[in-house]
Amino acid sequence: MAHSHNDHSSHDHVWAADLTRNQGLVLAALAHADTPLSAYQLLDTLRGDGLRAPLQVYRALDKLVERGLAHRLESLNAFVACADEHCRRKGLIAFAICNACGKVDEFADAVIEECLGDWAGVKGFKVERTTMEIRGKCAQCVQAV
Amino acid sequence: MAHSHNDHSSHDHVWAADLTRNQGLVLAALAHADTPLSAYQLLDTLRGDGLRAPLQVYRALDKLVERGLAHRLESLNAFVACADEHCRRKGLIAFAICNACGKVDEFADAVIEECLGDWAGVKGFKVERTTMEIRGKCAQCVQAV
DNA sequence: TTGGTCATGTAATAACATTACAAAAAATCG
DNA sequence: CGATTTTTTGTAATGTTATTACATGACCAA
Repeated sequence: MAHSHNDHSSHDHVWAADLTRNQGLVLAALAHADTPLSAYQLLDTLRGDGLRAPLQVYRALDKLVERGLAHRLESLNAFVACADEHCRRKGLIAFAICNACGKVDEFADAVIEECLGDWAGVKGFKVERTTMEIRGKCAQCVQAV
Repeated sequence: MAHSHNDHSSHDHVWAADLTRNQGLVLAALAHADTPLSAYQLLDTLRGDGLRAPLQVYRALDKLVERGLAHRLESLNAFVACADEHCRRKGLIAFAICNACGKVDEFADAVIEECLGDWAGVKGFKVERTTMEIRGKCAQCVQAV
């Protein structure tokens, strides 16, 4: 079934190639949204496309996150499409999440990553992945008061 | 280990004073554990002390976290007692969580905090709270292979 | 074509968290 | 003290997030 995500992202050709149907549907839904979506919100969104069970969504999300095409926001139990154009971001990624409008700003900071590396080196801790989420108000919402 | 969660003996008088019964029970259970506990694990632990419903635990946890006596680990949906002796840690707190043994090391890093402040300043983002969790293997578990 | 691997479908259940309502305990204040 | 207000507690029901178990289909390679 042709799902129509062609209109909202220049990413399409990047992933259209080797994503499975369900993965494509989920990533398209995430890319289309302007705030993070929970697995169940994704499921509701995609019922019209034939998805019926949570597991179908979770499985797709697992793969997408594994490949760095989507990210999980632990403090929200929700997911976003990767904001990086090439979906090849390496290293630590941080998220600034606006509590008012829900929008998320994804960024990387080499200095923070270095601090973390230093700490891990000293402690002998082997880092596998890092979650960094800032909650607060974005500039727009701060002003909107 | 910089801060040990097991050594709660010296904490007892600190909080005994103005915690409610349920708050005291929950904090004691957390301080006693050497890994994070979920709300339902706490509930099971404390059934013998009269707790019967999840809400009793969640309410206590809310207050404890609010006061900085406990922390929520978002990536685990679990809680730990604050490792700081004076339970008055200010600013950004990071957690290194061992995926093998489950132990958590709590630390603060001024440089990271500064980076974050800089980023927020530039972006006009008003930070309310920050979650930083490193998942990996602690020195002990790395060696134990 | 057989066997392996990967994606899928479906149902059931587990794990985590909140809402709504009522009653008891404690603090405040006339 | 007694009346009022706030805080804490208890209980039930429900909502939300995530996984386990098992069966099927699709694909590719030996």
